[in-house]
Amino acid sequence: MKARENMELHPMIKPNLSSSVKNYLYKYIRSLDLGGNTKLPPENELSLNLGVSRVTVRRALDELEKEGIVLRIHGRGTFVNPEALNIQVNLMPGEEFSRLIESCGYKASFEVADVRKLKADAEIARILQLEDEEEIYEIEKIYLADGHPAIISIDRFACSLAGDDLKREAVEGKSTFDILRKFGGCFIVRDKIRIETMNRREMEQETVYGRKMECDSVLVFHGINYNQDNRAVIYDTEFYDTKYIKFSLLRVKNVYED
Amino acid sequence: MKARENMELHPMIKPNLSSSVKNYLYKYIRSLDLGGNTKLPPENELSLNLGVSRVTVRRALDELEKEGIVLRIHGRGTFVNPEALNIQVNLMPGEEFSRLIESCGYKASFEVADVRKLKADAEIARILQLEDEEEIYEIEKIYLADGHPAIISIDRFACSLAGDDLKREAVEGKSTFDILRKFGGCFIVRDKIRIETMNRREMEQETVYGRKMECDSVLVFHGINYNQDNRAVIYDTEFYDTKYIKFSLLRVKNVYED
DNA sequence: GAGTGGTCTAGACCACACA
DNA sequence: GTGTGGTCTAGACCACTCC
Repeated sequence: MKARENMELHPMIKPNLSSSVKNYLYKYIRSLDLGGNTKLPPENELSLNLGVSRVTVRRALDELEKEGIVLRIHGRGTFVNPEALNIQVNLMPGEEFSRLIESCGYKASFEVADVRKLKADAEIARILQLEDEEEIYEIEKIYLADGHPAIISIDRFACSLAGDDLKREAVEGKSTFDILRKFGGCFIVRDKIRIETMNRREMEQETVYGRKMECDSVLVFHGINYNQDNRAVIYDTEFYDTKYIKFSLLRVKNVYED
Repeated sequence: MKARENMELHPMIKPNLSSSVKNYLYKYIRSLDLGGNTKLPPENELSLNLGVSRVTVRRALDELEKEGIVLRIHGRGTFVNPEALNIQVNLMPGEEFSRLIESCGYKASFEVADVRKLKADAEIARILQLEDEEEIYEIEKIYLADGHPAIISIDRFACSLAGDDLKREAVEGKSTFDILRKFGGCFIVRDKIRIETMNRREMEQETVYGRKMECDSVLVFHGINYNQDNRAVIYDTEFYDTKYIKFSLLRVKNVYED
């Protein structure tokens, strides 16, 4: 743990007022949670007390509602959602794998299984919009939950983004996001994933360390990651053992029938 | 196809202005799409032309952005996302299974595999907050894509919600949502799903018609469905063959670092 | 009728891109 | 500097719930 040594400058996203209100409310909710009284103050009161407009309070509450933290009932009020605490991992945000494992209640660690440099095949060249024969890095990592293999990830990106001399040591400490942010000056703002399942045999064909997994079927995400300029910069594949990684998702059905 | 016969009254959700604007923009985008010019008019212009405030235009664009239909770049403009057309099935909305299969490019059909009435076990009673020994319906359906088994669903809900005389015929035509809306007067506004995978053997233990599936590993959603009063009314399990059902998900990373 | 959330507006100012 | 999206405000009116 070499914290604070080599403190890096990296692009920050500056928060806005409604995020601050959201954070404030989130902490407020966590503070009162055991009391049993799950009703929040009315929007007008929050607006007055916090010194922001009601619209801003509402935007914060909109977010909390979408995340399932609160429920709003027209004419009655805004309530803390008792279910929200049972959520283990929300699928949406695209979180770091280590944090994800910890959210599931395990101690996280990882190994870099493999760092290879190779020519992009046709499919990857198409997805990442590379020149023919352009070289890419392929980084395979395995993430452990209390020592059990829980996630295998394979990240693929153009060598031109991170320099030609990427060393295994540089990969050990950081996530691929960090590497691209530091060396390539670009950072990921959105991704698009495709979901499928594989059985053990299929997984072992696609990974180096697949045979370490304990499970017989895995959840697979194929992800294309876009940077701030809407360019596809990483193509990754993630294998999850759902015995350890329990994704949850709160979905609000909005059925406006035109 | 007995359309229009027995037209039913069911609760409607009335649209708001921003949904209308959203629909309008959605159609507008689809109309121009092949032109190659992917820039939308500026927000002020839309606001003037449509006769609504800029805030309302922005709310519509917010939604379209979250769905991945458009991209907005500060200082430059709003653009149609060329990727959006490749999306096959968005995971979020919780769509009807038949429509979901059609979105993947197949002809959809389904069979009711089984309608059984039984006493809730401890886990289901807890989830649905039922009395001890209360009876539930369990409806198993299998959905076919071009004749191939693609989804198996098992819906479980209290008999008290739909009357004690639910017949197999009543189930044939309608979704469980429709049944509860018609008989129970309640309808589903949100759900919470947990995601896991199973191999063939595990699936066959949990389903009647599992052995019809062609795949060796399945994607499984366990869902708790809540009605407008925040009561859990359906507990369902859904098995997907990801060879046929290709879920996609666009995720926007919002990393406000407090 | 009082309280509360849901929607919409008009206007202001800021931040970023591009010439 | 001009054009564009990003944020915030104050105020209005409506719809629903509960007394």
